[in-house]
Formats: sequence, C-alpha cells, structure tokens
Amino acid sequence: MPCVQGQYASLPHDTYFSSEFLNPDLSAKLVMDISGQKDQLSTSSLPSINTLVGNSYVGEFDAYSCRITNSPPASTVSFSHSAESSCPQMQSQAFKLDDLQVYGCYPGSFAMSCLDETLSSCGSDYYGSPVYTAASPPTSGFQAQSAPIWDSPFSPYPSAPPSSVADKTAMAQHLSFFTFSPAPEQHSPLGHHQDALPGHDDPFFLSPQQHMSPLHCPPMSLDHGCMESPRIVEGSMMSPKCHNPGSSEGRCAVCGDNASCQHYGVRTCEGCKGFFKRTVQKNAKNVSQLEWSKKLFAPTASKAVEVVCLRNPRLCPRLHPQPPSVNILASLVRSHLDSNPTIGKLDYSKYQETVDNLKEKEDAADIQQFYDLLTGSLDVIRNWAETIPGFKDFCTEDQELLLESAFVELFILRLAYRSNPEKNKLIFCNGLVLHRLQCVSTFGDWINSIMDFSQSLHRMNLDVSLFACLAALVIITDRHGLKEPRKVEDFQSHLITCLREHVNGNGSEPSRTQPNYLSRLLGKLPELRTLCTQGLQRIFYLKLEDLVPPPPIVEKIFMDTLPF
DNA sequence: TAGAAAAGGTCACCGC
DNA sequence: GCGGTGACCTTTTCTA
Repeated sequence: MPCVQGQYASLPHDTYFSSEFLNPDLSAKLVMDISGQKDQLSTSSLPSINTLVGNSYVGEFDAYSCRITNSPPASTVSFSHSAESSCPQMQSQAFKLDDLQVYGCYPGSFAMSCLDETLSSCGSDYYGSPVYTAASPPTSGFQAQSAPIWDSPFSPYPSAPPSSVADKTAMAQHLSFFTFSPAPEQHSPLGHHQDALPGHDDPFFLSPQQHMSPLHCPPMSLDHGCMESPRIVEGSMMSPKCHNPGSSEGRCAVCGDNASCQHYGVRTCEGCKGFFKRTVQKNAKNVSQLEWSKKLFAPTASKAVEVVCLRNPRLCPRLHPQPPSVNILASLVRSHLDSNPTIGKLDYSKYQETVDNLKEKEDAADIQQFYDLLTGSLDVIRNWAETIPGFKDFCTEDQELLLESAFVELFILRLAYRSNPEKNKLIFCNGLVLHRLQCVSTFGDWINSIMDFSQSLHRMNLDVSLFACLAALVIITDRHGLKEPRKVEDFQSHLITCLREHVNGNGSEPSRTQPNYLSRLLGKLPELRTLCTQGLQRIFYLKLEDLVPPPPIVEKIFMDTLPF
C-alpha cells in the first residue's frame, strides 16, 4: 500500500499560508472558545477530511462554507505527497489547520414556537410574506468558539471510551443508539483567509475544528433506521459501537458510528477513517508535491462532499434508509459546492487591497464588469437551481419565475457567504476576487450593506448544509404568478423540515444552543429582501447614468422584480 | 514522564 | 481471486 506519510510539522503556519487562509467550515459553527481550542491536527499528514468532504474554506471551506477564524493557536500539519508517497524522502508542506475552516453550524436549540412562526412566514417573498415582514432578529454576537463541523452532528464531549468492550456493551445496552452530546467546543464563524497565497484563499477549506457535515442525521431519523434494520438493532443493542447518551464517546460525523477521537481533523469512526485514508492514498499516487498540495487545498470542496455522499449511502447500512432530509441536504450541498469556484479558480488578477484614487464616479468599464458579474452569476445560479432536487419538476414557467424572482437575493446571499468581510474581500462566483474598495464605484453603498450582511451571516456559524438549505429556501418560495404555488409550498415546507431536522440533529453544537437559532437563521431572508431592494436601486441608478446599457436579462429581471 | 490523541499498518472478513 | 471495509494494533506527537 502506498504510504502517504504525514510529517508532524512544526513550521510556522504562515510558512505556507498567511493568517488569512480560508478555512472550511466554514469555520463557522463552533461555539467553544477558540483560544482554548486544542489543535488536534497538528500531527496530520493527510488533509483534513473536511478538505475532502466539506472543504469549508469550507469556513467555511464550504462551500463557501468558508469561515474566518479568530486566530486560534496555530497548528501546523505537513503533508507528504505521494508520488512521493512511495518514496522515503517525502517532502512536507505545512499549513495552519486552524485557519482552514468552514462555516460551521451552531448547534443548539431553538424555540419551536418561533420556528413555527417562522415557518409559516416563508411563503412569499416580495409580496408581503410574513417572513419578510418580520423584523430580522439581531445578529448573534461573534462566537469566539467553534466546534468541529464534523463533530457537530454527533458531537460528543471528548472523553475516554469505555475501557473494555464489555464496558461498551454494557453501556450500549442501557443507552439509545443515537444520542447526541454537546460539542466540546464552539467555533468561530469566521475563519481567516490567508493572503500569503492568494490562490489558497479558498473558502472551501475546512479547518480541523470546523467541518461541514451535509449528512448529519437527526436522531429521529437514525432511530428510524435502527428499527428498519436488524443489523441496526444488533448494532445498537449488542455492539460496543452503540453509544449511550451519557457516554463520553463521540459519533462519527460521516456515518454516526462510534468515534473515539478525531481522524484527519474530523471525528470519525475507524471505518470512515480507513475510507478516507485509502481514498487519499489512492488519489495521491503519481502526484507531485505541488499537485499534492493542490489536491489538498483546491478541489477539495466537491471532493469532500463526494466522499461523504458516496460513503454514507454505500457503507453505512446501519443508517439506512437515509431519511429524505439527509438525501436532500446532501444534494443541496453538492449543488452548492458545484456552483462555487474552487480555490484553484480564484482569480486575483484584478485584486487590489488599496485603491489609490477612489473613484467618485463609476466608469464604463467598471459598470460593464458589474453587469458581467450579475449576468455571470445568473448563469451559475440557473445551473445551480436546476440541480436542486425537485426544481426541474416545476413547470418551465414557474422555474423561470422562481429563478428571476430570487436571483438578486441569491446573488447577495451567495456572495456574502463566500466572501471574507474581515478582509473586505469579495469572492464572486466566477472566482474573481475583489477588494471592497474596488466595488464601491459600481456597487455603491450596496457593497457595504452586503459586507455587513456577510459578517452577520458568518457570525451565525452556518455550516454548508444549513447554507445550502437556506439558499434553496430563497428560491423555493411562493411567488406571485406561480402556476403551481401549492407544489412550491410543499417543497418549501419540506426544505424547512430539513433545515429544522438539521438544526435539531446538530443540537450538540454549542453555537446552536442559542435561543431561536432557526428563527434567526430564517430571519436572514427578510434582510436579503432589503438588500435586494437596495441592489435594484443601484441598478436603477446605473440605468439613469446611462453609461452602459444593462444587459437584457438584467433589464428584464430589474423590471420583473420591482415590487411595484 | 505518563496518558491522551491521532496517524499509519495489518489483516480477517465480506461481496463481487 | 480481488478489492474494499473496518477493527485492532503500533507508533508518534502533544500536553499536563
């Protein structure tokens, strides 16, 4: 077996990446004190599972699950690549794992009353839906702590496992199969983008502590699975793999099996650890040092999801059948990741942190770029929408209406999620990276509002699953003029159920213990509406300037979207 | 320095 | 027979 040997590295994290390195999870979602966070990846020789599964800058390696972390103690991990993997003299590359984060999920409870209220409010967007008329809840304060995204679902307090199999078995016999213990830590929703290597400023990267887990299974679903499979019953009642709620052992973030500790930055069982290990080793063959590092940091986003998506259905019979919500979430996450640029596609060619002469007035080239970004995003969002499971089932007219009605909101939401407000860095869906100041001339104050929204969104510690679901809710909502509104409403209700189950399923995440988390999350929708209106005003202003005629599609959306 | 955490290695088992 | 899986083991590193 080729050996992908990891080297413990003690190199300064910024040897390879600066402090801004985007992390995967979505560095979001961990609620523990980051400063107190223990670096658990310091000895990794392989990329974090997050990088393969979630890639939450996926701090939000996520898919734009990218997050910005608070400079927790840096830990370095060195990777050896393998072409060289078979060679003894492997070179190592170190990076600060803590900087690789994805927006994580705040686990926690939320008032069901509020949820119900919110749920019922998600009806129409521009036309006075309750959800949009509701005041947006105040953004929660920045969470200085974070919890591994992957841990979140089954997040256990780290503790010593039963000393013996007998102990485990005895414990299992007294405990329900799927119980969740509180996450030991919270993660900051914001991860640091590292500037040292612009190309590595990838939102898809997940930090070791923050992982996205698109397939978190809610307890109820899992229990259901147990009932359906004799093996599950066996596993839950007789096998040491079963956990009791009070057990200090954790759950595998991929399949929910027992996980005594983290592997490659994610709490996983031995099976998933082995799967990840083999996958990495297999992919590492014949890869040069440079290629290896690219594999670690770039395409990780989709790869990571692929690992989870492929593994859960095929390899975790105890969890089958997967609840529909899990399947939906997995699909949404995949769609989301596929619709965002990988780190390798980030374009820093136009990026400037300082704008010498801040232009008072926009010029034609800037406006054209602005329109190009909008039209380009529309294409990406259209492709993304078509991959939403069930979207294509709507009639063509409704598909188009939903898309055009939600386009500006989705443009804002997605931009806010993948961007780094801490660094005033905007990452567009085509990979273009611009500094906020570079957008002021065309976006006007709208860009500042978007950045503010981005910051508040990151503070929510969304994991990629939550974000993917939230984005879907933006487009799958009742719109005036739908031919089959009932169909859309049904789908919307299903999405909300998925969202609720995911939040519940990650209840161990400290960040979600905050009251009304789901309500606050859904409260982002009316905020989006406001930002959308502001964007329309900006487009209207540019139209009046008449320096560059808006593209027909922008003109059409502008006219169709106006709430009057 | 002991214990914990996590990585890699090994191999029996299983399905194709 | 082959390849994948996962449990168990050893080794390495970190931390108190």
